[in-house]
Amino acid sequence: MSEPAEISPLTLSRLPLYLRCLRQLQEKGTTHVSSSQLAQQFELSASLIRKDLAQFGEFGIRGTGYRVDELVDRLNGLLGLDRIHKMAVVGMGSLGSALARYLSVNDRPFKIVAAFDVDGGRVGSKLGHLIVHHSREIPEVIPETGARIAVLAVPASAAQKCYEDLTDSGIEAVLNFAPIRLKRNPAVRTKSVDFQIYLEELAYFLRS
Amino acid sequence: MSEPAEISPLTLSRLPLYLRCLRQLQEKGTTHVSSSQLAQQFELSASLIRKDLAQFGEFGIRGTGYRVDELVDRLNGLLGLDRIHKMAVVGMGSLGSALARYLSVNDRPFKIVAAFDVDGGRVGSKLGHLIVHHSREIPEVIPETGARIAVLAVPASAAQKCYEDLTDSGIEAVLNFAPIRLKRNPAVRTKSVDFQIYLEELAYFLRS
DNA sequence: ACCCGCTTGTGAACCATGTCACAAGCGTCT
DNA sequence: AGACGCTTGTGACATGGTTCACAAGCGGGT
Ligand SMILES: NC(=O)c1ccc[n+]([C@@H]2O[C@H](COP(=O)([O-])OP(=O)(O)OC[C@H]3O[C@@H](n4cnc5c(N)ncnc54)[C@H](O)[C@@H]3O)[C@@H](O)[C@H]2O)c1
Ligand SMILES: NC(=O)c1ccc[n+]([C@@H]2O[C@H](COP(=O)([O-])OP(=O)(O)OC[C@H]3O[C@@H](n4cnc5c(N)ncnc54)[C@H](O)[C@@H]3O)[C@@H](O)[C@H]2O)c1
Repeated sequence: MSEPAEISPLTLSRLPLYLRCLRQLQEKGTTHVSSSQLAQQFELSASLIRKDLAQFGEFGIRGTGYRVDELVDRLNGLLGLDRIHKMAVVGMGSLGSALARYLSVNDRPFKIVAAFDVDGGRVGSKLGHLIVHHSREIPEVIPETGARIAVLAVPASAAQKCYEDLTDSGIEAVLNFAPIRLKRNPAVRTKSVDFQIYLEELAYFLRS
Repeated sequence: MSEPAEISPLTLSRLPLYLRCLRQLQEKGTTHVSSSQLAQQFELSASLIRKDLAQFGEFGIRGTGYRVDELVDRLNGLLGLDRIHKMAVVGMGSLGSALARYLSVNDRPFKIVAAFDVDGGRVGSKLGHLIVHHSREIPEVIPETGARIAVLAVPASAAQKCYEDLTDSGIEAVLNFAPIRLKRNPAVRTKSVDFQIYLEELAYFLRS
C-alpha cells in the first residue's frame, strides 16, 4: 500500500505518540519491537498500531516486528520532523514566556525565531538572543524570519486580531492558547489548546 | 428523554465549548438563540448541538430556540461547575507558576488550595496566601485541603511518581502537562495536555 | 381561532473508526 | 529443505458518531 492522499486526523494524532514511545525505547537500546509489545507497554491497541502504520507502506517484518530506528526515522519523515520548523510566539506573558523557555531547551525540530508583545515593559526585552518585537511589526517580521508556525498566547480579547494578523502575514499553522473560539482561516492549520475546557471536562466526573 | 447514565466523551468535550459560546452571548445581552445561530457564529454544526443538548431533556423552545440564561445554568449544573472545585498544583516551575497565576485570576469554579515542588528555592515560598509544600507532603496535605483535582507540571522524569502519589492520596482527577504517557490509574480521570504532540501534529501539514 | 413560519427533537441513513480474526510471510531450528 | 512459531498486514465486522430530513410543536400575526 502506498502513501495515502490524506491521513485521517485520528491516525495523525497518534503518530507523534508512537514516535514518543519509540524514542523512549530507542534510548533504552531496544532495536526491535512488536506491535503487541508497544501496546502492552504504553496502553495502546496492537491492531490499531498496525493499521496506522500499514498506511504508509509495509515496514514491519513479519515474525519479528518493527526495527525501532527505522520506524523512528520513517515517522520523523512523515511528520516533517526531519527539518527545522521556525516558530513565532505572540504574547510574552507568563504562559508565552514559559513556552518560549520550554522551546529553547527542548528544541529538537522547533526553533523560535520571533517573539511579539504590546506591553511597553516587554517589547524590546531580550529572549535569549532574540528581541521581543511590538505586535504591530508582525506583517514585516514574520516574512523576514521565515516563521511558518505561530503560538498564540495573548489574552482572549486580543486573540482574534492577532490570529488574523498572523495568517495575513503568511503564517501557515497556529497553536492557540487563548480561551476563545477563533474564527478560522481555512487555509491555516489551527489548533486550540484550551486549559479551561479540559478542567471543565474533568469537573463533570466530580459531580458525585 | 431523561438523564442518560453516561454522556459520550465526545459530547462531553463539546459541552464546555457550547457553554463558552453561550457565556459570550450572555455578555452581549442576547437572551435567546437558535441552534443554527450558534452554529453559524461559532462554526459548529446545528444538528449536532441539538442532538447533544437533547440528551438532557427538552429545554429548547420549538419555533424560538434556547433561552441563553437557562441553557447556561443547565450546562453549568450538568458539568458540576455550580460549585467550587479545589485543586492542587504539583511542580511550580515556569508552567506551574503560570497556571497557578492564571487560576488565581480566572477562578470562577476552580480554586487552588495546595501547591507542591521539590526545589529548595521554591518550597516554602508563597503563592498568594498559599505556601508551596514539599512533594513528600502530598499524602498528608491533599486530604487536609480536600483537593480533588490535581495539575501535574513537573518534568517528565518525575511525572509517573507524582501521579501515583497524588492518586494514592485521594486525588480523583489529574490534568497532566508532562510529555509522557502515564500509566493510568483506572479509578482516576486523567487527561494529558501535550504541547509537543500538538506541534508535531501541526508540523505534518508543513512538509510541503 | 386558525394559520404560518420557524425551530426543536429524533429516527434513519451515512460515514468513520476501532476491533477481530486470519492468511501471508519472515526467520530459526532441526 | 521443511516445519514451526511468531508477527505483520488486511478484509470483514461492530461500534459509535454525525448528518440528514422531517414530523411535532411553539408563538406571533391576522
Ligand atoms: N497562564 C496560563 O497558565 C494560561 C493557561 C491557559 C491559557 N492561558 C491563556 O493564554 C493567554 C496568555 O495567558 P498569560 O497567563 O500568559 O497572560 P498574561 O497576561 O501573563 O500575558 C498576556 C501577554 O499578552 C500581551 N498582549 C496583549 N495584547 C497583545 C497583542 N495584541 N499582541 C501581542 N501581545 C499582546 C500582554 O502584554 C501580556 O504580556 C491568555 O489568553 C490566557 O487565557 C494562560
Ligand atoms: N514550560 C512550558 O511551556 C511547558 C509546555 C508544555 C509542557 N511542559 C511540561 O511541563 C512540565 C513543567 O515544565 P516547566 O517548564 O514548568 O519546567 P520547570 O523546570 O520550569 O519546572 C519544573 C518544576 O517541577 C519541580 N519538580 C521536579 N520534580 C518534582 C517533584 N517530584 N515534585 C514536585 N515538583 C517537582 C522542579 O523543582 C521545577 O520547579 C514539564 O514536564 C514540561 O515538559 C512545559
